[in-house]
Parts: sequence; C-alpha cells; structure tokens
Amino acid sequence: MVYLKKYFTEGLIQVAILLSLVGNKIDVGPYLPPWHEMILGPTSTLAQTRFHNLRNQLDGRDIHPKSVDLDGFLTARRLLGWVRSLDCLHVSGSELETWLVRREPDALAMGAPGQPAALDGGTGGLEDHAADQVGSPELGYGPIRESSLESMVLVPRRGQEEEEVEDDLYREDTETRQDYSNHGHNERPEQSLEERRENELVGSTWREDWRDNYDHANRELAQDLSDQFASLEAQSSMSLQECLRLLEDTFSFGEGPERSDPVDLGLREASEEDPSLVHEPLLSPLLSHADPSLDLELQWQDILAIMEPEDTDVDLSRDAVMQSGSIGSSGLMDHVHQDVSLHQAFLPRSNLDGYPFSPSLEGSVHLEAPLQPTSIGADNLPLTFELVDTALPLPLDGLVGNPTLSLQSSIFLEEPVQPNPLSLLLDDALLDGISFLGLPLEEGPTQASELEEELDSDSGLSLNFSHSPASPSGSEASSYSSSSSSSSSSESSSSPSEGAVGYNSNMASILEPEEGAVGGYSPEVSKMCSTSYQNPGRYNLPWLEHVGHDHNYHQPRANSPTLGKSLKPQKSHYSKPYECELSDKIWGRDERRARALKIPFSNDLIVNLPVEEFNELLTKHRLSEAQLNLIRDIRRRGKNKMAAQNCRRRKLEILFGLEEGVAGLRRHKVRLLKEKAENLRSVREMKQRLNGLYREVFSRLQDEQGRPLSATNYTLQLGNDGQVLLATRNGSTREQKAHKKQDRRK
DNA sequence: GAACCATGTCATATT
DNA sequence: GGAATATGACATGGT
Repeated sequence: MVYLKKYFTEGLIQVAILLSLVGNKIDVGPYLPPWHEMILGPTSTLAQTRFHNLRNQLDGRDIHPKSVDLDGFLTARRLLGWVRSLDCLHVSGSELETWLVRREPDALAMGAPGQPAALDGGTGGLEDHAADQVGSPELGYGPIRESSLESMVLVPRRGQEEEEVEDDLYREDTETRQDYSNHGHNERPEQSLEERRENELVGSTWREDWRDNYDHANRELAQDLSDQFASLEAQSSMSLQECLRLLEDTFSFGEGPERSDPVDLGLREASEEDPSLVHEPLLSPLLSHADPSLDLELQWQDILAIMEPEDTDVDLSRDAVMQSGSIGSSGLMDHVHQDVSLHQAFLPRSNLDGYPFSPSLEGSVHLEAPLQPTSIGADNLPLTFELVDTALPLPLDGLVGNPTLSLQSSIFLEEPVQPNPLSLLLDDALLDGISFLGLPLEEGPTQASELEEELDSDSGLSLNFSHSPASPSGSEASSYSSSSSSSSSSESSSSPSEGAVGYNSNMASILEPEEGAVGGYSPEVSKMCSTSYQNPGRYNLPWLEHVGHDHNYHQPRANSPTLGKSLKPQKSHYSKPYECELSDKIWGRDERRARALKIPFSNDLIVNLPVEEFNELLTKHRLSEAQLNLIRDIRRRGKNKMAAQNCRRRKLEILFGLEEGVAGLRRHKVRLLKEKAENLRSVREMKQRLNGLYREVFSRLQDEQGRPLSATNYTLQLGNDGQVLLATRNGSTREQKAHKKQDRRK
C-alpha cells in the first residue's frame, strides 16, 4: 500500500507537471503511468471495479447472488459478440480503442460534440463505482470493461480545451506526418469503409490525421519488441506464441490515439487521486451517467446500418482477419494483430482459456522489454516483469478481498519504481488463473471468502460434486456434469456466458465467516461444495443449524400468505435478531420444511445427485413418507427452477439472435437498395447511350434521293437476325435494309 | 396502487 | 416407463 500511495502521489505531481508541459510537447513519457492504467484507469488495479468479474455486476446492477442475471450476462455476451464482430469490420485498432476508451456522454448528443453530458443521476453500479474511484463524476475515463461498451462513443467528443490541445498537437504532428510521408511511412493501412463512414458520421477527420503517426510509432515499437523476442523466448518458459498474445493484448490497449494524448491520460491519472488537481476545462465530459443500456442496441444498429453494406457478413473468421494484415504493420505487428486483441481483451476473464498465463502455466517467466519511445515519449522505460510462479508470493496484508490490489502491490515490491504494463497484464492473467483454480490466495478466511464470493456469486452455479466425498473421482464428478445444473459449476465459472443455469446455494458466502471461524477455511472446498457436506465421507449429515442452502425459496408458503408476507425482507434490518433475520433470508420454503421434517440431506444434495445415487440415498435412510415426499418435491422444484432459468435464458438468447437477425436484414436491405439504385443509374446511362447511338445511326440514313430521313416518319427497328430495319412510323416496313449491324450491341 | 420485471412453481409436453 | 428437461402459465415479491 505504501508503494501504491507513493505511486499515486507521485503520479499527481507528474500529472501536474504534465499539464504544464502539454503545450510544449516535452517528453514526459518516463513519468507517465503505464499504458495499462492509462487505458484502463488506475481503478482497474486499485479498486474492485470488477472489470474482470462482470458476472457479479452488470449494467450497474447487482446480479442476484443466487441466480444468474440472464439479462446482464447476456448483455455482456451480446456486447462481446459485437466486440468480436469488430474484428471483422476492418476498423483499425486505433479506432477501436477510441471507441472503447471514450464514453458517450449522451446518446442524444451524438450530433453535438463537445456538449457536456448529463452527469446528474448516477446510474449506480459500475458506473458509479468508477466515478467514485476517479473522484470526479466528470472524469470520463472509467476502467474499460465489457459493460463500458454500452456507453462507448463512436464520436470523438471533445471539450473546447481538449480540442485546442488537440489542435496544437495536431499542428505539431503535421510536420512529423509529412516526414513520415516523405519516408514512405504515410502508407496507412487501407482505411476501411467503416472508418470512413464513421468519420462521415461524426463529421470529423482529425483522428485520421493522427493515425499515421500512431501507426508509425507502433511499427517502431513493434519492431523493437520484436527484437526482444529472441532473448525473451530464451529466458522464458513461455512459448513465443504466448508472449505474442500477451503483447497483443498490450498493443490492444497501449496503442492508438489515446496513448498519445497526454492530457487526457494524465488527467485521468491525476483525478483519481485528487479531483482538485484536475484541470477542469481539459476534462471532456466523457463519463456518461445516462443509462448505460440506453439505446445501445439502436445505436449499434444505426452504426452498423451506416457501415453495413460491405460488412453484412460479419461472420468472417478471426483468422481471416488476422491473415488479412489489414493493419499493415511490419515486424511484430505481423503477428500481433490489433483487431484480434480487442476480442481477447474483452473476453470475460474466465473465457480466456488460451490465455498465456492460465493456471496451467508454471515456472517462472522473466521478461524484459524496454519499450521504445512513443508519441508520448515513453522512452527509456525499462519494462521488467517477473512471473515468479503461479504460487504467487502475494503480500496480501491489508488487501482484503482485493486480489487485484494484492497483485499490484506485489509487483510494486518487485519493481517499486516503474510498474510496467506487461506486469500488470500479467497480474490480471494470474488473477485469472487464481480464479480458475479457486486458489485460496492465503489470505485467511475473510479475504478468501470475499474473493470466493466475487468469484462465485456470478451465476449460482458453483456446486461441484467433484469435491464431494461421494464422488471423489473425477469421472464421477463429470457424471454429475451431465446435468445442466451441476455441471456448470466449472463451466459457468469459466464461461459464464455459456454455462447453463445451475442450482446452487449462496450460503457459502453468507456463512463464510462462521465457517472460517470454526475451522480451517478452504475456500476451494467452500466454493465447490455444498456447505452441508463439506464434511467428507457422509451423505448422511446431521442437520446443522447454520448450514444454509439458500435456493431462493423466498416465496411464501402457498397456504400461508401471512407467513409469506412476514418473509419479505425487512426494511429495518436491525429490528430483528441476527439469527432470525438470517433465517428469513437464507431459509427458503423448502428448506424450512426440510428443517421441520429433519431431513438429513442438504437441498443441494437432493437436487443435484444423479437419480441412482439419489435413490440409493433415500433407501439408505429411514425416512417417513412425508420426508420422502418433501425430498422429492425439493428435487423436482429445484430441477425445475434450473430448467426455468435455462429456459428463460434461451428465450433471451433467441430474442437477441432475432434482434441481430433483424439488424442484419436491415443492413442487407440497405445494401440491396443501394444496388438497386446503382442498377437504375446504370440502366439510365445505357438508355442515354442507346438514344445517342440511335440518333447517330438515323442521321446517317438517306432516302433514294440522298436526302436525310426524317425521324418523324421513319424509325429503326432491330430484326431477329440482328439486322437493323428502317420502318415507317405508320407501321409499314420499308423494304430497305438501313444498316447491317455487325454487332447487335453496337 | 398500477405497471413492469424477475423469479419460483406447477402442469404438461418433450426428450 | 421413468427421469430429465423444456416451456407456458400463474403467483409472488420487488421496484
């Protein structure tokens, strides 16, 4: 923490210096924060913005801890789809970064750049969280995350001061661009139609003028990094491909116009520490507090409709895009494709199956990649990061529940002077690995429980029988996976967007402190197992008073509406004893019934056991008829609940698919209309040419006396044999071959 | 209090 | 035929 504070304190000073140097274009690169934070914002490491855990919070809304927020994660999934589709739009990485970094202040202000966004009325959730972290609601740069795409801006929205600064820099860069042009560096990658249309849309081309410099700088940077790969691979246990992918991510965030905009980046950095240091006029109102989901679909449809005709088929493979070399960069950039990087950059962390630093990565990695100067002068920045081991010697004191922060701190201990972006990326990657493995992080019960809650509360799918004593073998665990619910424990955690909705209890997170206090805490076990059978070797468990299996049975008893009313969450949480309140919260109807009947199994177990084992379980115990009925009801309802969730999720997916289909059809329609217009224009031209030809031919015709024929009396007709006949207007064909056409088309 | 949404539950159909 | 799953309809709670 000391290093963190020191870092940001220094960062404030540096930003202040930076502000004073903006107009002079002094090289302040070494003092700038790493790219990672420039783009993502320091909040990504200092705060739990949950950029990597959007499963818990999407669209600024908390996801119900016990059930999947279908809308939320589907929205994220849809956004991901869009982001992936961006791969196929041939928009340069720089452009895409612009979209991602900048925010749309107001959906209605698309045509009014520079107009301040309505910042009142926070939307809560991530949005507010980000705003809180940055310290100023006017600060436009929140950490990039999936949901941020909802408010991404396609229009470079600039405040007046920002425009002035940019104009100054633009003037300065004009010379440089001319130099590039003289040296053949001005050969930009072929600008995609989407870019052109986007620029047409916004009526601004200033960013185009800059891209040349960025491309050039990027090529240089890429070349230098490419030179590092030989030593890199020699020192590293990583494969070159993994390194490339890592750097690909780096490029995806560190490249583009935003990076060369020291004003914005520096301001963002400064404002997070102290908003008072922010130079207000330079702050463009980028942070939108409007509803992030506001008209997102419509906006995208509009955008796509504008960009559509040439990209109706957005299903181009990423490989094709990668091979297309649209970036046109040399050296490393031939391997590191910017377009693809976005895809990976915004994948849910758990989706990064092939991430270079997945938990499977073992051993130590040491990379040194001194980056070359960029347009912001980030030269002489020794970039060194060490991935010592996946065991992660994490100094986690005081970093409760914030693994990101912990890792950040760890890196600072390693490199207190210059935390580099690669290491930060590594941190995230390592966190992913931790998330994958559910590693306890050696934080103690509280930290681990919080982490677990963050990791686990996304979909309520974490029940995993692989740790169940009854199913010690992996095969048996996989047999449980046959059901969509229990199977998704691992699946959902790794792929929340695709995992089936499962049946789970969030009691683990609720009761963790108690559990941690009772005995050795094992978040892994707690995460994976139902709390009631953490004790190995038994299905037959005594009914524990504090073992909860909240299956969200908050419904009141069907025959007891009064009681149901009483189960409503009380506004005054302090009006009831803790135990009662907890009981009301965590004990659902069936659980209470099971409790009353002293059923010795957890509801998780009842619901998720395969039928054979379930029946075996029932036969092993002397159960009354009422108990058996209730157990079967619990099982039926639990399974049906999962089924209902899956069903609704599918419905939503179908709806979204239909929406996308409609959008695609609209784009196709627009394209067809344009083709029709072109065809009509072509036909018109052909008619004109034909008329001209007709007049020319007719003008050369003469009667027997050598007088020109009157067009009012005669007409030319085309015979079946390709001959042109002269006919009178009254219908009689003059027996005279006016002309022989060698070619009918002539 | 109505409207809307999310979720659980039931009944039934389908796999 | 039974279990699992899918789905429409309804009820309930929350906002």
